[in-house]
Amino acid sequence: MLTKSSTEVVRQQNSALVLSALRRKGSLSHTEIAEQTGLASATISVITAELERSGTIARTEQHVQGGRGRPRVLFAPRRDCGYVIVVRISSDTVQYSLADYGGVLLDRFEEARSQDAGGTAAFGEVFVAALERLLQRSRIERDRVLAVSVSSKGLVAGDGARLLWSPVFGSEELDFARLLGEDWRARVMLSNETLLVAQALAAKAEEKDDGFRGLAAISLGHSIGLGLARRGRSGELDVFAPNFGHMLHASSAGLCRCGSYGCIEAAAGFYGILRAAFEVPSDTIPAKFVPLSEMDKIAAGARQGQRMPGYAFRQAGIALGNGISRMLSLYEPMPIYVTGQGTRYFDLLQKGVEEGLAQSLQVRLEGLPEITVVGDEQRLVFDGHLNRALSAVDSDITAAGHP
Amino acid sequence: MLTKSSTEVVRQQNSALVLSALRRKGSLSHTEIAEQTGLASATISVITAELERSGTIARTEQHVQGGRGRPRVLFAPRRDCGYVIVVRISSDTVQYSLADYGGVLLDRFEEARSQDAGGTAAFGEVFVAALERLLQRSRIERDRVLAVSVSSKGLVAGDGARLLWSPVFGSEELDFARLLGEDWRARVMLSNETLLVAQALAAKAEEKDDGFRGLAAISLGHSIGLGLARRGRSGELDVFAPNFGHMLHASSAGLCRCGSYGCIEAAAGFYGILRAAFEVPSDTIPAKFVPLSEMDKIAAGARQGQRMPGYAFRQAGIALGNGISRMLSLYEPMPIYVTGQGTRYFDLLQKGVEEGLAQSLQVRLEGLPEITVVGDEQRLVFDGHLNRALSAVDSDITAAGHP
DNA sequence: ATTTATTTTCTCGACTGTCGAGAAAAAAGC
DNA sequence: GCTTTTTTCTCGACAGTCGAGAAAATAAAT
Repeated sequence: MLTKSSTEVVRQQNSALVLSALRRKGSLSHTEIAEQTGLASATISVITAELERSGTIARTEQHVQGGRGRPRVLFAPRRDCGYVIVVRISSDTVQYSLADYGGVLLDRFEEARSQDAGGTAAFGEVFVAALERLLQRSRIERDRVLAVSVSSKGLVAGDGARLLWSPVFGSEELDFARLLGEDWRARVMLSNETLLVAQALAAKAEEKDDGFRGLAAISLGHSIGLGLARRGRSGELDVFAPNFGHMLHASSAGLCRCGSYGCIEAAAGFYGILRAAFEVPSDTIPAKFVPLSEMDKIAAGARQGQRMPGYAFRQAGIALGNGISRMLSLYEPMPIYVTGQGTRYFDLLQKGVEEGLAQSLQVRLEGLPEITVVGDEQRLVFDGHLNRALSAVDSDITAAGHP
Repeated sequence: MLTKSSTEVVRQQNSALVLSALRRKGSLSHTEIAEQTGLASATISVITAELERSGTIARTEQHVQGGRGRPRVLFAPRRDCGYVIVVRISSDTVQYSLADYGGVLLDRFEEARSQDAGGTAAFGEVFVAALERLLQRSRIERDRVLAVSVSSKGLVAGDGARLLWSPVFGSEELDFARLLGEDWRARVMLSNETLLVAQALAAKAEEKDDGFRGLAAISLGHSIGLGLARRGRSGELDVFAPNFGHMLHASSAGLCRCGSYGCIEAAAGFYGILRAAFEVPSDTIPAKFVPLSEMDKIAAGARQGQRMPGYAFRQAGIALGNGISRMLSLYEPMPIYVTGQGTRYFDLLQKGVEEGLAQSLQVRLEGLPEITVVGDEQRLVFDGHLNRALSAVDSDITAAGHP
């Protein structure tokens, strides 16, 4: 269904365009903005004046360069325009970060998650208390927080606020929008962790490659995550995280901690590899937690040519390869980026992955997808958070207009 | 990447809005257009005047109703504004249809496809000749054809003009845009057949259901097709056809006619069912063609309780169910519509389908998807063709503006 | 036959937006 | 101080939408 357009929509769109250019490049002069956006100089004047008036951007006179003519004045997002809170929930800790509108990290602390402390209700209280603490530590009023961006592994509902299933809370649903309730005017965003990796990688790829079409990020670890970023036909970036880890691989993969049989994760997650390496019956309830040192031992064995460890990694690779091939069948071909703790075993997985991929027509037609291992997942996740949160805030600002 | 907007874009968008409302409802008065689109009356006047001037729509004075006031004048697309050609390539015949801009069928004929007549080059000539014949029969000039919409089973490239793989031509690539070349000003569109079914069903669903999010159409037959229609975040309908039939199911499914092992089709396509029912080794080269009567016999056997026919259909059902579960894992939950010749055996497939679906976390969380069998696939395909071709033509018209 | 009521369409002026061209500003070189 | 150069700002033109009210066209009432 098409929707009505109007001159206001035009203004919104072009304001957003200016703001996002400023965000990407940090700061730009009048003429640079015109170049970047393709808008006429006169239009830039109007839009920057408006954004300046509303306190969103500020001009920083800076004539350092020895050029002739009138010195440029640079526009940049006003860092004190507002703040965003980033929360990363991982299996053992929760990390709370505060950043300003310019994307600069102001404060950060972590809280250990006590494994047993009762379900979502208890967590809700801890969560809200931690946010308050973050505010107090930096003496920031609650209403100056424009977005709270939360990430977890697991399955996020389409509305982007409800956690449907996660390794941490199981299928106990957790609604972050309701957690904060009416007291916070901040917009609440919940994202799958690997989605954020895809977001960060896609943002970088878009910078340098004009023909960017899409990419997939796969996170290997205790659980398996997938994030997809694709450029839609309108040119807009669409990022999402399907339920890849618990997509059906083959029932031979055994019992998964989600309760189903045969998930990809049951073969390629750490506990799946562990189970296969030690020849534990595949319907055994999976280990809650596998220390990395344990995995390292199995990997060492595999690298020394031991049979079962090698087999376990190969089976894991095949599960991944099959899953990727299915994913590529259902989307277009795209490059794959692999991240997460599991990448340290990628040498052991790779053969299986390629074997698993080679089985499908898609790969035979298009060739093997390009697979790249990228490190520093934590950094990517945080970048993705900021990326997503700040651009959401930007679009809120431009949508608000002059009320 | 956002893109610059302007007042012209606004006009384009709103013109397209008016045109699409007219297309959906057939004909509307000035006030009805205003209601439908939400645009102001004054705007309607300008836009309709413009479209009328360019010969796209015409007013049909009609004051049949006994109302008081000034009688309404109805606007409708001018049927002689242009023409579209629809070509349906199936395994044994090719159907050529001519329709006018109002979507009314003007002429149609079929040509048998001789199975052996040399590859794509020969077909290209036959194809172009048939189009010319269609024009001559109705005495229409070539330049009055605004779109040629072609459909086939198989895998279509993202640009919408190249056939990458098809049951008919194998992996010999067929570029329809180049086939027609410079002589035709018509826009050439190639679509997967099941994509068109999804398009037609989605168009209907959007009419009646405001909350429409998406649907999947699955076509069962000699080959297995999938079409997906989803409403994007901008509200625009996105329709596409992933390579579902040749997505990896399980290597136990045996050799597929695409040359890979373990495709869904190798288990759930007619030849797969046949092979399983007759206990033919699963690496046998699949039968080129399975007469429907043969399938009917196997089905009759299965309904009478014979072991292997029943097993064959159940395995086919599981392959479908697993495939659907994987598809739902990678997209959101959505209703499934099943069509094609194979639906006559759906009673035999259903149990397997449900079994195959039940294995995944996604289904356990969201419940079984709604599965509906719909008949008259040919009609749906043709509707989808018109739908797609005419709205493409509409957007060409509004994009052209007044050059 | 004329007037009135009713409904629909058309038109006018106001408002908002973008654009191109040229004026104005601000610094460096002479 | 004057010129040159570069950047920013401003002005008028143009395109689009909107609301209100005028105009048109018919049925009903007088």
